[in-house]
Amino acid sequence: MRVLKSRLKLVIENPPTLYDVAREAGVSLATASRVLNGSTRTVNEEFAERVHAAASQLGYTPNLSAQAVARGASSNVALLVSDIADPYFSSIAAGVIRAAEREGLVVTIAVTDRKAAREIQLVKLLRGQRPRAIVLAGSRFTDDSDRATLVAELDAFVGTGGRVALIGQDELPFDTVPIDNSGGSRLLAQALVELGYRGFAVLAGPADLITARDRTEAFVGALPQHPVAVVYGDFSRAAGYEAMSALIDAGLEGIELVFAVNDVMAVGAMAALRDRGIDVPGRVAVAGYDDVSTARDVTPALTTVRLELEDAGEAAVALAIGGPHRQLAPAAVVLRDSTPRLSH
Amino acid sequence: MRVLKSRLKLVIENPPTLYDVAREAGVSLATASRVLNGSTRTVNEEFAERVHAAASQLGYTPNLSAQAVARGASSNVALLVSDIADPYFSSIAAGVIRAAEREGLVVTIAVTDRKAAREIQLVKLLRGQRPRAIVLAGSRFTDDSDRATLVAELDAFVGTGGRVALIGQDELPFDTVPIDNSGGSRLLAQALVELGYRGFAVLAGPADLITARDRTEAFVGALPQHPVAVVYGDFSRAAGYEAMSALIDAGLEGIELVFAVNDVMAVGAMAALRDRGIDVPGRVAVAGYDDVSTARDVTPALTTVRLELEDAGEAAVALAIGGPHRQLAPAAVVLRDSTPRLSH
DNA sequence: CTGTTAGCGCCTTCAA
DNA sequence: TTGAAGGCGCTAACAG
Repeated sequence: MRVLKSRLKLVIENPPTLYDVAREAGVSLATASRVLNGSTRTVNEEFAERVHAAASQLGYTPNLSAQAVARGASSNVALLVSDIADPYFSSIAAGVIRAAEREGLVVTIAVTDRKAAREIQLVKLLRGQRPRAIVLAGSRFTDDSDRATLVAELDAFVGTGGRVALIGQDELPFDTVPIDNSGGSRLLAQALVELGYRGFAVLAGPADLITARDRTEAFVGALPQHPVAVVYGDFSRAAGYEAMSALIDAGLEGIELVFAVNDVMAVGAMAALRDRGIDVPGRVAVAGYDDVSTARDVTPALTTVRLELEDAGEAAVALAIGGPHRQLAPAAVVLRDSTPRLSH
Repeated sequence: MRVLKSRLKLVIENPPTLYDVAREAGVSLATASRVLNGSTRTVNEEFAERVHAAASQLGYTPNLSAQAVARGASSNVALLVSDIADPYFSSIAAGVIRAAEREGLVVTIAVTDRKAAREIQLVKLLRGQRPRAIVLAGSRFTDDSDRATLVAELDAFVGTGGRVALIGQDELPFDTVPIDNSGGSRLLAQALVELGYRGFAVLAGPADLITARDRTEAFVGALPQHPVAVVYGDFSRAAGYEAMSALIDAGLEGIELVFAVNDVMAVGAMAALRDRGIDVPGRVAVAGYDDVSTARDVTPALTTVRLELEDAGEAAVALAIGGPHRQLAPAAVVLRDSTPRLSH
């Protein structure tokens, strides 16, 4: 660590400016600008060559900030996620980045840590970049005290020509790439009933996240004649482990299947069950949501609901600034070994 | 999808400028600048209040680009990763973002897709942001034809006051947060020999990635008196699956343990073994590298080498622009169920 | 097709 | 302490 390399080039000088390359090439600033960054290229070939030569000789890179001020529009898009290390968000980020790069845009990522206040603070900050678009990928919150502030901030952004795209629940007055939380949960519940399951528990995640709430409510709502225990907690693997442990301590009576509202929690729950020596799916079955990559690699492979997260990320930037994107596949139940058919 | 919400505020106007708030507050531009963004605040309290009031009333957000041009320095750091959806890189990104936010900086992320040319292209592009630092997290390449170009680009950046930090192999003339690929592989090999393993295969990943090469060579080098089969491929789960399949097709004779040079591949290999009905660790043991979260959730739990990737990300920005960071823990072998002690 | 010249939004001497 | 004014690097009319 701390390998502070000593470099020869001790003297640091300012980066070459357009003016420098213009002078070097013996042309005017405007001409240099035109050949290097201008749109309609109507420049003498020889001049153009000289400018290019000078530019590469000087190692010139256009100052994007200066371009942004002059043009009145920057070339980046801002992405807010709850937690970039979470596969749900890193998949979305991959999609956003791919689509943005395709449009020649650069992506700035900030992490909200699932805090409404932090989210607001960050859009305020990122607004300063005058990005072409702001994409909010995190879940909305059930507590809407901060909602108005966020909307106001976003409205101001839109009012000055910015574009906003949300990924998730369509409940803010901005373009949204919907993530189907309710429908998928309902389908999952139906599929599980069809498989013979009758007693359920839900690891519901944080009560203040709409994503979690929607999945929980839709699941429970689709099972009107079945008992469903609900345990709240965090959205993480550790929380899934804890919630499952609590459930085990409470006895597990009547529970044939545990639905964790995301795969990360489901994996934590499976670990808890394993540590307690409880057989999955022999004693209890487990299901998750999202279909993250790990879902098919755990044993038994995890039944879940597939979401096309990368596509959602791409769609968000397409929605905000145009460009191609695939039609979003609907949420689909993926039945795997963690929920075998039950023969009562 | 494509929920194009119609908003009331049809007229889009330009964002309020510092000049606007100054006028609104009845003070000069300079004064407004001082109270809002200036360093040494030596401003009449009443003026200050008026400015703040005007700013929030107008919804003013300082134009970061303009600040950057005027100040000659921006407030962001650029991060290049191979693939943001890969847990190795999303962990690093989490660390980089955390550290950067702590310093009031914003992180721009670009994806190189493990292409040397793309990497160069991206640093060239991102240099245009005049970021405070550029962090390169992807592996270096064995083919050094592009190396000089990259170094030149980075050198130019440093020559103009930029900071560069690499994460990975310390083989470019810039500050580097080392990732211990060789040492960990060696420790792993020793631990495995100690457990009784005698015949090995390595899923070596891409031949042109130094990270992959170092892990492979160190592992092989630590086992001078043992046969080691090496299979090259990609760095992905799918590639791990394929490479393992090839190995199975080839017979698997004499192979007691398969070392995949990263966990993602190892997980793919385990899937291949499972699909072929080959028992792990009964018939072959498996080990990986990185200790991604999934490693402990597969069955059997995967033996691997732990790297503190988030810490590495934080350390990189600390190295580049200062700030606190934890001492990096050395690579550590984590023995799990996929490599039980062998009783020949 | 080329060059001149205002700006873009902000910071920062420099006087007052 | 405050304001006026020049400048940061670049773009985009506007003449030539």
